[in-house]
Amino acid sequence: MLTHTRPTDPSSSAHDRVYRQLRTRIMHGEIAPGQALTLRGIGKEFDVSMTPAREAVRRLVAEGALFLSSSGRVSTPELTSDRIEELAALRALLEVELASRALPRAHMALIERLQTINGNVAQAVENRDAVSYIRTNLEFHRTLYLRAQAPAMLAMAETVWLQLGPTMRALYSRFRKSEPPHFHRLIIAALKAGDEPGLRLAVRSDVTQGLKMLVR
Amino acid sequence: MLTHTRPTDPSSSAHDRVYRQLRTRIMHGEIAPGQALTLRGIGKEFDVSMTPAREAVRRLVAEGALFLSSSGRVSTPELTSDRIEELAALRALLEVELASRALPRAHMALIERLQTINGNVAQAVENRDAVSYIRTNLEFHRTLYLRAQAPAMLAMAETVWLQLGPTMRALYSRFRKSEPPHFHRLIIAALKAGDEPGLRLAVRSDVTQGLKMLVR
DNA sequence: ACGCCGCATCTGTTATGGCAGTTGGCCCGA
DNA sequence: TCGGGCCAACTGCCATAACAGATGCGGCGT
Repeated sequence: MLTHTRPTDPSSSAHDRVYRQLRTRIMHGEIAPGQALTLRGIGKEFDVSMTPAREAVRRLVAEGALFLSSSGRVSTPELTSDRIEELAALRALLEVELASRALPRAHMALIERLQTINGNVAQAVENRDAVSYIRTNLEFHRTLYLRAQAPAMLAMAETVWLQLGPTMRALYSRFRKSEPPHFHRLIIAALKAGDEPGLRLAVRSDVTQGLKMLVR
Repeated sequence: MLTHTRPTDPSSSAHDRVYRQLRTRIMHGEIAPGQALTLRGIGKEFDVSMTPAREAVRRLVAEGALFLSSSGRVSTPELTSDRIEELAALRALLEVELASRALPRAHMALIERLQTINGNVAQAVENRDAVSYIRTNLEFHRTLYLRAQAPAMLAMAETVWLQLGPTMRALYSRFRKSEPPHFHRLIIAALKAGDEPGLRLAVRSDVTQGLKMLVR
Protein backbone atom coordinates (compact mmCIF):
# COMPACT_ATOMS: atom_id res chain seq x y z
CA MET A 1 0.00 0.00 0.00
CA LEU A 2 1.75 3.10 -1.23
CA THR A 3 -1.15 5.47 -0.75
CA HIS A 4 -0.08 7.41 2.26
CA THR A 5 -0.35 11.14 2.63
CA ARG A 6 2.80 12.84 3.77
CA PRO A 7 2.04 15.82 5.96
CA THR A 8 4.77 18.30 6.66
CA ASP A 9 3.81 18.67 10.28
CA PRO A 10 5.48 15.87 12.22
CA SER A 11 2.82 16.07 14.90
CA SER A 12 0.36 14.71 12.36
CA SER A 13 2.57 12.02 10.88
CA ALA A 14 1.54 8.44 11.24
CA HIS A 15 3.88 7.46 14.03
CA ASP A 16 2.87 10.51 16.00
CA ARG A 17 -0.80 9.74 15.71
CA VAL A 18 -0.14 6.20 16.90
CA TYR A 19 2.06 7.53 19.67
CA ARG A 20 -0.51 9.95 21.00
CA GLN A 21 -3.34 7.47 20.99
CA LEU A 22 -1.32 4.80 22.73
CA ARG A 23 -0.04 7.36 25.19
CA THR A 24 -3.47 8.48 26.28
CA ARG A 25 -4.63 4.91 26.59
CA ILE A 26 -1.74 4.11 28.85
CA MET A 27 -1.91 7.28 30.89
CA HIS A 28 -5.62 6.86 31.46
CA GLY A 29 -5.19 3.32 32.62
CA GLU A 30 -7.03 1.71 29.74
CA ILE A 31 -4.40 -1.00 29.50
CA ALA A 32 -3.75 -3.43 32.33
CA PRO A 33 -0.23 -3.92 33.69
CA GLY A 34 1.67 -6.68 31.96
CA GLN A 35 -0.43 -6.46 28.81
CA ALA A 36 1.68 -7.48 25.80
CA LEU A 37 1.76 -5.52 22.56
CA THR A 38 3.11 -6.40 19.13
CA LEU A 39 4.26 -4.07 16.41
CA ARG A 40 2.29 -5.83 13.74
CA GLY A 41 -0.79 -5.77 15.91
CA ILE A 42 -0.50 -2.05 16.52
CA GLY A 43 0.19 -1.51 12.85
CA LYS A 44 -2.92 -3.38 11.88
CA GLU A 45 -5.05 -1.55 14.42
CA PHE A 46 -3.93 1.88 13.24
CA ASP A 47 -3.61 0.82 9.61
CA VAL A 48 0.07 1.57 9.30
CA SER A 49 3.10 -0.60 8.73
CA MET A 50 5.52 -1.75 11.38
CA THR A 51 7.78 1.24 10.93
CA PRO A 52 5.65 3.96 12.50
CA ALA A 53 4.25 1.47 15.01
CA ARG A 54 7.76 0.68 16.07
CA GLU A 55 8.59 4.34 16.28
CA ALA A 56 5.66 5.07 18.56
CA VAL A 57 6.39 2.11 20.78
CA ARG A 58 10.05 2.91 21.18
CA ARG A 59 9.19 6.44 22.11
CA LEU A 60 6.85 5.21 24.80
CA VAL A 61 9.54 2.83 26.02
CA ALA A 62 11.92 5.76 26.26
CA GLU A 63 9.40 7.55 28.46
CA GLY A 64 8.98 4.54 30.71
CA ALA A 65 5.39 4.00 29.62
CA LEU A 66 6.15 0.58 28.19
CA PHE A 67 8.48 -2.16 29.25
CA LEU A 68 10.90 -3.77 26.84
CA SER A 69 11.82 -7.36 27.56
CA SER A 70 15.30 -8.61 26.87
CA SER A 71 14.07 -10.16 23.66
CA GLY A 72 12.53 -6.93 22.45
CA ARG A 73 8.96 -7.74 23.30
CA VAL A 74 6.98 -4.84 24.68
CA SER A 75 4.33 -4.77 27.37
CA THR A 76 2.92 -2.38 29.89
CA PRO A 77 5.10 -2.42 33.00
CA GLU A 78 4.29 -4.23 36.22
CA LEU A 79 5.78 -1.95 38.81
CA THR A 80 7.39 -3.06 42.02
CA SER A 81 6.53 -1.46 45.33
CA ASP A 82 9.86 0.34 45.39
CA ARG A 83 9.25 1.77 41.98
CA ILE A 84 5.77 2.94 42.89
CA GLU A 85 7.06 4.61 46.03
CA GLU A 86 9.72 6.37 44.06
CA LEU A 87 7.32 7.57 41.41
CA ALA A 88 4.97 8.80 44.10
CA ALA A 89 7.84 10.73 45.64
CA LEU A 90 8.59 12.21 42.24
CA ARG A 91 4.98 13.23 41.80
CA ALA A 92 5.06 14.92 45.17
CA LEU A 93 8.31 16.70 44.43
CA LEU A 94 7.30 17.96 41.01
CA GLU A 95 3.65 18.70 41.59
CA VAL A 96 4.16 20.56 44.84
CA GLU A 97 6.58 22.81 43.00
CA LEU A 98 4.23 23.22 40.06
CA ALA A 99 1.31 24.08 42.30
CA SER A 100 3.43 26.53 44.21
CA ARG A 101 4.42 28.25 40.99
CA ALA A 102 0.84 28.29 39.77
CA LEU A 103 -0.48 29.86 42.97
CA PRO A 104 0.42 33.50 42.27
CA ARG A 105 -1.15 33.24 38.82
CA ALA A 106 -4.32 31.46 39.90
CA HIS A 107 -7.22 33.82 39.36
CA MET A 108 -10.91 33.18 39.90
CA ALA A 109 -11.66 31.80 36.45
CA LEU A 110 -9.08 29.09 36.99
CA ILE A 111 -10.48 28.14 40.37
CA GLU A 112 -13.96 27.91 38.92
CA ARG A 113 -12.69 25.70 36.17
CA LEU A 114 -11.03 23.46 38.72
CA GLN A 115 -14.30 23.21 40.61
CA THR A 116 -16.11 22.18 37.46
CA ILE A 117 -13.54 19.52 36.70
CA ASN A 118 -13.71 18.37 40.27
CA GLY A 119 -17.42 17.83 39.81
CA ASN A 120 -16.61 15.47 36.96
CA VAL A 121 -14.12 13.68 39.18
CA ALA A 122 -16.79 13.18 41.80
CA GLN A 123 -19.16 11.87 39.19
CA ALA A 124 -16.58 9.39 37.91
CA VAL A 125 -16.10 8.18 41.46
CA GLU A 126 -19.86 7.92 41.83
CA ASN A 127 -20.04 5.78 38.68
CA ARG A 128 -17.13 3.60 39.74
CA ASP A 129 -15.55 4.42 36.38
CA ALA A 130 -11.82 3.98 36.87
CA VAL A 131 -10.75 5.31 33.49
CA SER A 132 -12.94 8.40 33.78
CA TYR A 133 -11.67 8.96 37.26
CA ILE A 134 -8.03 8.85 36.19
CA ARG A 135 -8.69 11.05 33.20
CA THR A 136 -10.58 13.76 35.03
CA ASN A 137 -8.22 13.61 37.97
CA LEU A 138 -5.24 14.23 35.72
CA GLU A 139 -7.16 16.97 33.97
CA PHE A 140 -7.64 18.65 37.34
CA HIS A 141 -3.94 18.57 38.08
CA ARG A 142 -2.85 19.55 34.60
CA THR A 143 -5.21 22.50 34.52
CA LEU A 144 -3.67 23.81 37.69
CA TYR A 145 -0.08 23.16 36.67
CA LEU A 146 -0.46 24.78 33.29
CA ARG A 147 -0.61 28.04 35.18
CA ALA A 148 2.89 27.45 36.49
CA GLN A 149 4.30 28.36 33.07
CA ALA A 150 6.88 25.61 33.46
CA PRO A 151 6.55 23.33 30.44
CA ALA A 152 9.60 21.18 31.10
CA MET A 153 8.49 20.53 34.65
CA LEU A 154 4.96 19.74 33.55
CA ALA A 155 6.31 17.37 30.91
CA MET A 156 8.23 15.51 33.59
CA ALA A 157 5.16 15.25 35.77
CA GLU A 158 3.22 13.85 32.83
CA THR A 159 5.95 11.31 32.24
CA VAL A 160 5.48 10.12 35.80
CA TRP A 161 1.73 9.90 35.30
CA LEU A 162 2.38 7.87 32.19
CA GLN A 163 4.55 5.42 34.06
CA LEU A 164 1.90 5.03 36.72
CA GLY A 165 -1.02 4.69 34.29
CA PRO A 166 -1.50 0.93 34.15
CA THR A 167 -0.79 0.61 37.85
CA MET A 168 -3.35 3.27 38.71
CA ARG A 169 -5.91 1.31 36.80
CA ALA A 170 -5.14 -1.76 38.85
CA LEU A 171 -5.30 0.33 41.99
CA TYR A 172 -8.64 1.98 41.40
CA SER A 173 -10.35 -1.13 40.26
CA ARG A 174 -9.15 -2.84 43.41
CA PHE A 175 -10.48 -0.16 45.72
CA ARG A 176 -13.98 0.29 44.45
CA LYS A 177 -15.18 2.22 47.46
CA SER A 178 -16.12 5.72 46.47
CA GLU A 179 -13.64 8.16 47.87
CA PRO A 180 -14.73 11.72 47.23
CA PRO A 181 -11.99 14.07 46.08
CA HIS A 182 -11.31 15.36 49.55
CA PHE A 183 -7.83 16.74 48.93
CA HIS A 184 -8.96 18.43 45.76
CA ARG A 185 -11.22 20.59 47.86
CA LEU A 186 -8.31 21.39 50.14
CA ILE A 187 -6.30 22.40 47.09
CA ILE A 188 -9.05 24.70 45.90
CA ALA A 189 -9.45 26.21 49.34
CA ALA A 190 -5.74 26.89 49.61
CA LEU A 191 -5.77 28.49 46.17
CA LYS A 192 -8.63 30.76 47.18
CA ALA A 193 -6.86 31.73 50.39
CA GLY A 194 -3.51 32.21 48.70
CA ASP A 195 -2.16 29.86 51.36
CA GLU A 196 1.06 28.51 49.92
CA PRO A 197 2.08 26.11 52.74
CA GLY A 198 -1.47 24.79 52.80
CA LEU A 199 -1.42 24.29 49.06
CA ARG A 200 1.85 22.41 49.18
CA LEU A 201 0.55 20.14 51.89
CA ALA A 202 -2.75 19.55 50.12
CA VAL A 203 -1.08 18.65 46.83
CA ARG A 204 1.41 16.40 48.55
CA SER A 205 -1.37 14.64 50.40
CA ASP A 206 -3.51 14.23 47.31
CA VAL A 207 -0.64 12.77 45.34
CA THR A 208 0.51 10.46 48.09
CA GLN A 209 -2.88 9.37 49.34
CA GLY A 210 -3.95 6.85 46.73
CA LEU A 211 -0.59 5.33 46.07
CA LYS A 212 0.23 4.78 49.69
CA MET A 213 -2.30 2.02 50.06
CA LEU A 214 -1.19 0.35 46.87
CA VAL A 215 2.28 -0.25 48.21
CA ARG A 216 1.17 -2.47 51.05
CA MET B 1 24.32 -4.91 2.81
CA LEU B 2 22.55 -7.80 4.43
CA THR B 3 25.41 -8.92 6.64
CA HIS B 4 24.22 -7.76 10.02
CA THR B 5 24.42 -9.69 13.23
CA ARG B 6 21.24 -9.77 15.20
CA PRO B 7 21.90 -9.92 18.91
CA THR B 8 19.09 -10.86 21.24
CA ASP B 9 20.00 -8.23 23.77
CA PRO B 10 18.33 -5.00 22.70
CA SER B 11 20.96 -2.97 24.51
CA SER B 12 23.49 -4.14 21.95
CA SER B 13 21.36 -3.67 18.86
CA ALA B 14 22.46 -1.17 16.27
CA HIS B 15 20.07 1.59 17.12
CA ASP B 16 20.97 1.33 20.76
CA ARG B 17 24.67 1.63 20.06
CA VAL B 18 24.00 4.71 17.97
CA TYR B 19 21.72 6.08 20.65
CA ARG B 20 24.23 5.70 23.45
CA GLN B 21 27.09 7.24 21.54
CA LEU B 22 25.02 10.21 20.44
CA ARG B 23 23.67 10.58 23.94
CA THR B 24 27.05 10.82 25.60
CA ARG B 25 28.23 13.25 22.98
CA ILE B 26 25.29 15.50 23.64
CA MET B 27 25.36 15.18 27.41
CA HIS B 28 29.06 15.95 27.53
CA GLY B 29 28.64 19.02 25.40
CA GLU B 30 30.56 17.74 22.41
CA ILE B 31 27.98 19.17 20.05
CA ALA B 32 27.26 22.87 19.84
CA PRO B 33 23.70 24.19 20.20
CA GLY B 34 21.88 24.47 16.90
CA GLN B 35 24.05 21.87 15.19
CA ALA B 36 22.04 20.08 12.51
CA LEU B 37 22.03 16.31 12.07
CA THR B 38 20.78 14.12 9.24
CA LEU B 39 19.67 10.54 9.41
CA ARG B 40 21.73 9.51 6.42
CA GLY B 41 24.76 11.24 7.87
CA ILE B 42 24.42 9.47 11.18
CA GLY B 43 23.84 6.21 9.37
CA LYS B 44 26.98 6.64 7.35
CA GLU B 45 29.03 7.59 10.40
CA PHE B 46 27.92 4.54 12.37
CA ASP B 47 27.71 2.30 9.33
CA VAL B 48 24.03 1.52 9.63
CA SER B 49 21.03 2.37 7.49
CA MET B 50 18.56 5.14 8.17
CA THR B 51 16.29 2.91 10.20
CA PRO B 52 18.38 2.52 13.36
CA ALA B 53 19.70 6.05 12.96
CA ARG B 54 16.17 7.31 12.89
CA GLU B 55 15.31 5.21 15.91
CA ALA B 56 18.16 6.63 17.95
CA VAL B 57 17.38 10.18 16.92
CA ARG B 58 13.72 9.92 17.74
CA ARG B 59 14.54 8.54 21.12
CA LEU B 60 16.81 11.48 21.83
CA VAL B 61 14.11 13.84 20.63
CA ALA B 62 11.69 12.21 23.04
CA GLU B 63 14.14 12.90 25.86
CA GLY B 64 14.53 16.53 24.85
CA ALA B 65 18.15 16.06 23.86
CA LEU B 66 17.47 16.97 20.25
CA PHE B 67 15.12 19.43 18.66
CA LEU B 68 12.79 18.45 15.84
CA SER B 69 11.87 21.20 13.42
CA SER B 70 8.41 21.37 11.93
CA SER B 71 9.75 19.80 8.76
CA GLY B 72 11.30 16.89 10.60
CA ARG B 73 14.87 18.12 10.57
CA VAL B 74 16.78 17.48 13.77
CA SER B 75 19.33 19.60 15.52
CA THR B 76 20.66 20.18 19.01
CA PRO B 77 18.39 22.63 20.82
CA GLU B 78 19.14 26.30 21.36
CA LEU B 79 17.57 26.96 24.71
CA THR B 80 15.89 30.17 25.74
CA SER B 81 16.65 31.81 29.04
CA ASP B 82 13.31 30.75 30.42
CA ARG B 83 13.99 27.17 29.50
CA ILE B 84 17.42 27.23 31.07
CA GLU B 85 16.05 28.70 34.27
CA GLU B 86 13.40 26.03 34.40
CA LEU B 87 15.86 23.23 33.80
CA ALA B 88 18.13 24.64 36.48
CA ALA B 89 15.19 24.66 38.88
CA LEU B 90 14.51 21.04 37.96
CA ARG B 91 18.11 20.12 38.59
CA ALA B 92 17.94 21.77 41.98
CA LEU B 93 14.68 20.07 42.86
CA LEU B 94 15.74 16.59 41.81
CA GLU B 95 19.36 16.65 42.84
CA VAL B 96 18.76 18.08 46.28
CA GLU B 97 16.36 15.24 46.89
CA LEU B 98 18.78 12.67 45.49
CA ALA B 99 21.62 13.97 47.62
CA SER B 100 19.42 13.96 50.67
CA ARG B 101 18.50 10.35 50.04
CA ALA B 102 22.11 9.40 49.44
CA LEU B 103 23.32 11.00 52.65
CA PRO B 104 22.38 8.22 55.10
CA ARG B 105 24.05 5.66 52.85
CA ALA B 106 27.22 7.63 52.17
CA HIS B 107 30.09 5.82 53.78
CA MET B 108 33.78 6.67 53.70
CA ALA B 109 34.63 4.78 50.52
CA LEU B 110 32.08 6.83 48.62
CA ILE B 111 33.41 10.10 49.97
CA GLU B 112 36.91 9.14 49.00
CA ARG B 113 35.77 8.28 45.54
CA LEU B 114 34.07 11.66 45.28
CA GLN B 115 37.28 13.34 46.31
CA THR B 116 39.19 11.50 43.62
CA ILE B 117 36.67 12.48 40.98
CA ASN B 118 36.77 16.02 42.25
CA GLY B 119 40.50 16.03 41.63
CA ASN B 120 39.80 15.17 38.01
CA VAL B 121 37.27 17.99 37.87
CA ALA B 122 39.88 20.42 39.15
CA GLN B 123 42.34 19.18 36.58
CA ALA B 124 39.83 19.64 33.77
CA VAL B 125 39.28 23.19 34.95
CA GLU B 126 43.02 23.68 35.06
CA ASN B 127 43.32 22.48 31.47
CA ARG B 128 40.40 24.64 30.30
CA ASP B 129 38.90 21.44 28.86
CA ALA B 130 35.15 22.07 28.72
CA VAL B 131 34.16 18.55 27.69
CA SER B 132 36.29 16.92 30.37
CA TYR B 133 34.92 19.33 32.91
CA ILE B 134 31.31 18.52 32.06
CA ARG B 135 32.02 14.80 32.00
CA THR B 136 33.82 14.62 35.32
CA ASN B 137 31.39 17.03 36.94
CA LEU B 138 28.48 14.82 35.97
CA GLU B 139 30.41 11.78 37.13
CA PHE B 140 30.76 13.44 40.52
CA HIS B 141 27.05 14.03 40.81
CA ARG B 142 26.04 10.66 39.45
CA THR B 143 28.37 8.84 41.81
CA LEU B 144 26.73 10.53 44.73
CA TYR B 145 23.17 10.08 43.51
CA LEU B 146 23.62 6.41 42.74
CA ARG B 147 23.66 5.93 46.50
CA ALA B 148 20.15 7.30 46.72
CA GLN B 149 18.82 4.01 45.31
CA ALA B 150 16.28 5.93 43.30
CA PRO B 151 16.71 4.92 39.67
CA ALA B 152 13.67 6.73 38.29
CA MET B 153 14.68 9.96 39.96
CA LEU B 154 18.26 9.62 38.75
CA ALA B 155 17.01 8.94 35.25
CA MET B 156 15.06 12.16 35.33
CA ALA B 157 18.07 14.09 36.53
CA GLU B 158 20.10 12.64 33.69
CA THR B 159 17.42 13.69 31.24
CA VAL B 160 17.81 17.24 32.47
CA TRP B 161 21.58 17.03 32.08
CA LEU B 162 21.04 15.79 28.57
CA GLN B 163 18.84 18.73 27.70
CA LEU B 164 21.44 21.12 29.08
CA GLY B 165 24.42 19.43 27.40
CA PRO B 166 24.94 21.62 24.35
CA THR B 167 24.13 24.74 26.34
CA MET B 168 26.65 23.85 29.02
CA ARG B 169 29.29 23.56 26.39
CA ALA B 170 28.48 27.03 25.17
CA LEU B 171 28.54 28.26 28.75
CA TYR B 172 31.87 26.83 29.79
CA SER B 173 33.66 27.82 26.67
CA ARG B 174 32.42 31.36 27.18
CA PHE B 175 33.65 31.57 30.76
CA ARG B 176 37.17 30.31 30.45
CA LYS B 177 38.26 31.54 33.84
CA SER B 178 39.21 28.65 36.06
CA GLU B 179 36.65 28.25 38.77
CA PRO B 180 37.69 25.59 41.25
CA PRO B 181 34.95 23.20 42.34
CA HIS B 182 34.18 25.15 45.44
CA PHE B 183 30.70 23.79 46.08
CA HIS B 184 31.88 20.26 45.51
CA ARG B 185 34.07 20.65 48.56
CA LEU B 186 31.09 21.93 50.50
CA ILE B 187 29.13 18.88 49.40
CA ILE B 188 31.89 16.56 50.56
CA ALA B 189 32.19 18.38 53.87
CA ALA B 190 28.45 18.12 54.48
CA LEU B 191 28.55 14.42 53.66
CA LYS B 192 31.34 13.86 56.15
CA ALA B 193 29.49 15.81 58.83
CA GLY B 194 26.18 14.14 58.11
CA ASP B 195 24.79 17.66 57.81
CA GLU B 196 21.63 17.31 55.78
CA PRO B 197 20.58 21.00 55.57
CA GLY B 198 24.15 21.89 54.65
CA LEU B 199 24.19 19.23 51.97
CA ARG B 200 20.95 20.43 50.47
CA LEU B 201 22.21 23.98 50.36
CA ALA B 202 25.56 22.98 48.89
CA VAL B 203 23.97 20.89 46.13
CA ARG B 204 21.48 23.60 45.31
CA SER B 205 24.24 26.17 45.13
CA ASP B 206 26.45 23.98 42.98
CA VAL B 207 23.66 23.27 40.55
CA THR B 208 22.46 26.86 40.35
CA GLN B 209 25.85 28.55 40.32
CA GLY B 210 27.00 28.02 36.76
CA LEU B 211 23.68 28.39 35.07
CA LYS B 212 22.77 31.59 36.82
CA MET B 213 25.32 33.59 34.90
CA LEU B 214 24.29 32.06 31.61
CA VAL B 215 20.79 33.44 31.89
CA ARG B 216 21.89 37.06 31.88
C1' DA C 1 1.09 -39.53 32.94
C1' DC C 2 4.88 -36.61 32.57
C1' DG C 3 8.64 -34.22 30.58
C1' DC C 4 11.32 -32.91 26.77
C1' DC C 5 12.37 -31.86 22.08
C1' DG C 6 11.57 -29.99 17.55
C1' DC C 7 9.20 -27.39 14.32
C1' DA C 8 5.84 -24.05 12.69
C1' DT C 9 4.69 -19.55 13.75
C1' DC C 10 5.24 -15.20 15.81
C1' DT C 11 7.92 -11.18 16.55
C1' DG C 12 11.46 -7.73 16.45
C1' DT C 13 15.43 -5.78 13.57
C1' DT C 14 17.28 -3.83 9.67
C1' DA C 15 18.32 -2.52 4.70
C1' DT C 16 16.23 -0.72 0.83
C1' DG C 17 13.56 2.00 -2.40
C1' DG C 18 9.94 5.07 -3.71
C1' DC C 19 7.71 9.25 -2.65
C1' DA C 20 7.07 14.06 -1.23
C1' DG C 21 8.27 18.20 1.18
C1' DT C 22 12.29 21.31 2.07
C1' DT C 23 16.31 23.92 1.10
C1' DG C 24 19.66 26.47 -0.91
C1' DG C 25 21.88 28.27 -4.69
C1' DC C 26 21.85 30.01 -9.30
C1' DC C 27 20.09 32.64 -12.92
C1' DC C 28 17.32 36.06 -14.80
C1' DG C 29 15.01 40.36 -14.79
C1' DA C 30 14.26 44.89 -12.91
C1' DT D 1 23.18 45.65 -7.47
C1' DC D 2 19.41 43.48 -5.60
C1' DG D 3 15.21 40.60 -5.33
C1' DG D 4 12.46 36.83 -6.63
C1' DG D 5 11.53 32.56 -8.54
C1' DC D 6 12.92 28.03 -10.30
C1' DC D 7 15.24 23.64 -10.13
C1' DA D 8 18.20 20.04 -8.49
C1' DA D 9 19.93 17.91 -4.66
C1' DC D 10 18.79 16.82 0.05
C1' DT D 11 16.14 14.93 3.64
C1' DG D 12 12.61 12.63 6.18
C1' DC D 13 8.66 9.26 6.11
C1' DC D 14 6.87 4.98 5.27
C1' DA D 15 5.87 0.21 3.25
C1' DT D 16 8.05 -3.83 2.34
C1' DA D 17 10.83 -7.96 2.45
C1' DA D 18 14.51 -10.77 4.11
C1' DC D 19 16.34 -12.52 8.23
C1' DA D 20 17.03 -14.47 12.96
C1' DG D 21 15.86 -15.15 17.68
C1' DA D 22 11.82 -16.37 20.71
C1' DT D 23 7.63 -18.86 21.72
C1' DG D 24 4.50 -22.19 22.31
C1' DC D 25 2.36 -26.31 21.23
C1' DG D 26 1.93 -30.96 19.76
C1' DG D 27 3.91 -35.31 19.63
C1' DC D 28 7.15 -38.60 20.98
C1' DG D 29 9.73 -41.21 24.24
C1' DT D 30 10.12 -42.83 28.87
